[in-house]
Amino acid sequence: VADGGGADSRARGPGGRGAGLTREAIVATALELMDRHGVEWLTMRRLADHIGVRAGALYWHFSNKDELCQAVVERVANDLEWRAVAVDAPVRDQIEAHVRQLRAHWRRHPTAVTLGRRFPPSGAGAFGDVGVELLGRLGYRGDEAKEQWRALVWIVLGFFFVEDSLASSVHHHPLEGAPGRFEVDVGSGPSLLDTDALFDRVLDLALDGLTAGAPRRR
Amino acid sequence: VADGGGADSRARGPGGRGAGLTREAIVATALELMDRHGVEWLTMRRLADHIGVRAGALYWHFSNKDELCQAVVERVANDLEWRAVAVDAPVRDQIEAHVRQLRAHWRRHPTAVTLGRRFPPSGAGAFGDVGVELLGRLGYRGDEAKEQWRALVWIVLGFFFVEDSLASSVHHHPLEGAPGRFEVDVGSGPSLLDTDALFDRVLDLALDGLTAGAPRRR
DNA sequence: ACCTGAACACCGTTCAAGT
DNA sequence: ACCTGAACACCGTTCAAGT
Repeated sequence: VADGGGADSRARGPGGRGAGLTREAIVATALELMDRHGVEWLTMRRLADHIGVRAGALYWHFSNKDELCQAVVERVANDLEWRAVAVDAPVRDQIEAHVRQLRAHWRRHPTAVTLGRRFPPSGAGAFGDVGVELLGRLGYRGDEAKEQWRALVWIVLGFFFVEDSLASSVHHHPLEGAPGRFEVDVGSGPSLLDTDALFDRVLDLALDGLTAGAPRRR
Repeated sequence: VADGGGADSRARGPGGRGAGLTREAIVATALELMDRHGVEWLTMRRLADHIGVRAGALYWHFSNKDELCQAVVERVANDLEWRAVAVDAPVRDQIEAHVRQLRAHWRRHPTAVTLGRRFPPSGAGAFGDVGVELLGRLGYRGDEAKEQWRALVWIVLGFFFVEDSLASSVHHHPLEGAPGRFEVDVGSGPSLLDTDALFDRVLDLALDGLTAGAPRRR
């Protein structure tokens, strides 16, 4: 999309065209900076600084900051890829594996979780279809499968939100070098919290509930 | 706490003491305004305006906005009261009733949910003790009961967070006169979302999981 | 002790003016 | 078409100065 050769596409001096700014480049930088420093840290001026441009320039590509944030979420959502799980495995394990891939993906981009609260990605699309289909194999049919899938998604999404809130919480301090581990100081002295173990527990609870409540098993 | 008679304790003219401002009064007004207009709407200047004072005055009572917000959350958390549920009812129903009271309370103060993400209330205290005890009657013992209760709380709290995020979401529009109902425009045309029904579903899932996974029944 | 008035650094956003 | 420079209204916060 640059105008000429393959030269460095930034900071080509004041005025006129030539910075070679694109929506994709802006989104990529924004995502990178937010994943590193947190969502609140990023301002339009700081983003512009890191790109080598003035803040006003961003407003030619995005009509406002919200639109930019939405594009960031959309980008991460579109990057979601998942492997189909072994079809011969027990259905419960397949659902579990399916959901775990969702968690793994959002974990790589905590930014998207934070922003996703205000700007939910539009396309749950194909990923959701697989989920609904898996629930169908558990015995749920039609709308019932869709609703149960939605409930499961809310549980998982809710877990992400709670986990995400710990990062900015006053009482929780992340342990360095140990992602998913927090020190909690509340009431009777500091204690430890392992969100990975807790996620296992929550997921088990939900899956136990799904299998227990299923109309029939196959 | 006012200095003299029972006269109106605000806007007593410029300079000096006499506004009769207290931490409690500030917190109360802040909570009321946030519940009405949303958390983001409230600024220190707007809050001061509604009290009849200049923004700087607030900083004598609170060292910054975060401290004020924390006090708001703490206040709502302390207001949480719950009725003990009938002891002769099935344990599952007791747990359900217990959790529902939590939901009802936070629903009255959406502000606390929003703020609670950054400033988790310190005392889950007595309410949590009852929960753990109920899980004990389901067959979980000791630490296992605590961990399972924590998982359940994360599910419920997570639900609140997701629900809360819908209010500020771009794709969801609350239906007037029907709290808990949203119109969702995503993909294939607008659809409806009833969060109360969805909460029932999520809670059922979790409780089914809890009873299914319990070591023994009594 | 408690509050005002005026400032400071910062924010998102706009827009004429440049090339 | 694409970007700069300078402004606007707003924010949280500080602090000397008043009473």
